[in-house]
Amino acid sequence: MQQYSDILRSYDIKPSYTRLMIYQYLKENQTHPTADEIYQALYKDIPTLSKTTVYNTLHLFIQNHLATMIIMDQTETRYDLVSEPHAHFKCMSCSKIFDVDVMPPKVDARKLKDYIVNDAQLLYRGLCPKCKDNVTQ
Amino acid sequence: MQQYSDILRSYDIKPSYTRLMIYQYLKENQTHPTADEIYQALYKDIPTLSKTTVYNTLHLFIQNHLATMIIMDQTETRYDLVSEPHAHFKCMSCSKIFDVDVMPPKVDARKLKDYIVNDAQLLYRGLCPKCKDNVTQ
DNA sequence: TGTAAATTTGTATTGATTACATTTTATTAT
DNA sequence: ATAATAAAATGTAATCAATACAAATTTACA
Repeated sequence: MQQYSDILRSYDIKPSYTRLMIYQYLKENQTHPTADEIYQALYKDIPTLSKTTVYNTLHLFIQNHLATMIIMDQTETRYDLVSEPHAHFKCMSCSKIFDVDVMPPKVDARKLKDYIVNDAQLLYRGLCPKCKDNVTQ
Repeated sequence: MQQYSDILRSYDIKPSYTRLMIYQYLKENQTHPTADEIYQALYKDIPTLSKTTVYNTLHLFIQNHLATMIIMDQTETRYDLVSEPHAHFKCMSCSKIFDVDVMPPKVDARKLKDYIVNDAQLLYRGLCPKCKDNVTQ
């Protein structure tokens, strides 16, 4: 836990108990959770936790480049710790998100000349092996 | 307009007046509009138009592979006619969406072995030339 | 210890999307 | 042409993630 405090501090984030718990959850459950999933999970241990705090904290993490937002469709925003660039796959049947080891292509400077590119997201959608088998069985 | 009817029919969509108008709007305003923008634009000519109808029609277009959904962030879903695979750039300042001539990379079959991939989206975010100049002026 | 700043909380609101029942329009058989 | 049926369009209400905001709590430090 001490190490987590140091990580937060290195991103200019004061390591309060709630922030540590949310960071720990993201670190130890790399399941690209929604804000609500984080809230539901931590609520057991922190009964006073508020959903607003979860959103506040996630936004703070994002602003300080410790976490990122993954947008998979209009109804759910998911969160992930910042890491090597990679793609995501969403199973349209079970809604699980899988990491995919594909780099979002760097845009040719000529194609986005005079643009400032801060962020690239590459999203695939379809059926995961489990759901595929259930459908085509 | 006759040609648009034929296009709709070729996608198994009965070309009602409302559907033709929505198709025409998408075709002649390739600005990746939101459902609300489409509604606001057509409302002037079709005062009885309902927003539900816009959603219904867009979903029909998507189901019949005539249009696609572009998800840029949690609060806005945008729509686009199906075309050559390409990427999108969203300016975080003015919210405009630009087409980018970059193919979303086809996933290496070994990396998503046993997955069924239906759809790939590549999204860039940052500042467009105009907004960049306004910020850094 | 007391005061200011930072953090957390709870409630109310927003706004895009959907659910669904009703109404209108189009199609087809008689 | 008319009635019966199917398809399309409409309007209202509900949903739900996200945000706004003010109040309460905790922390820092003078």
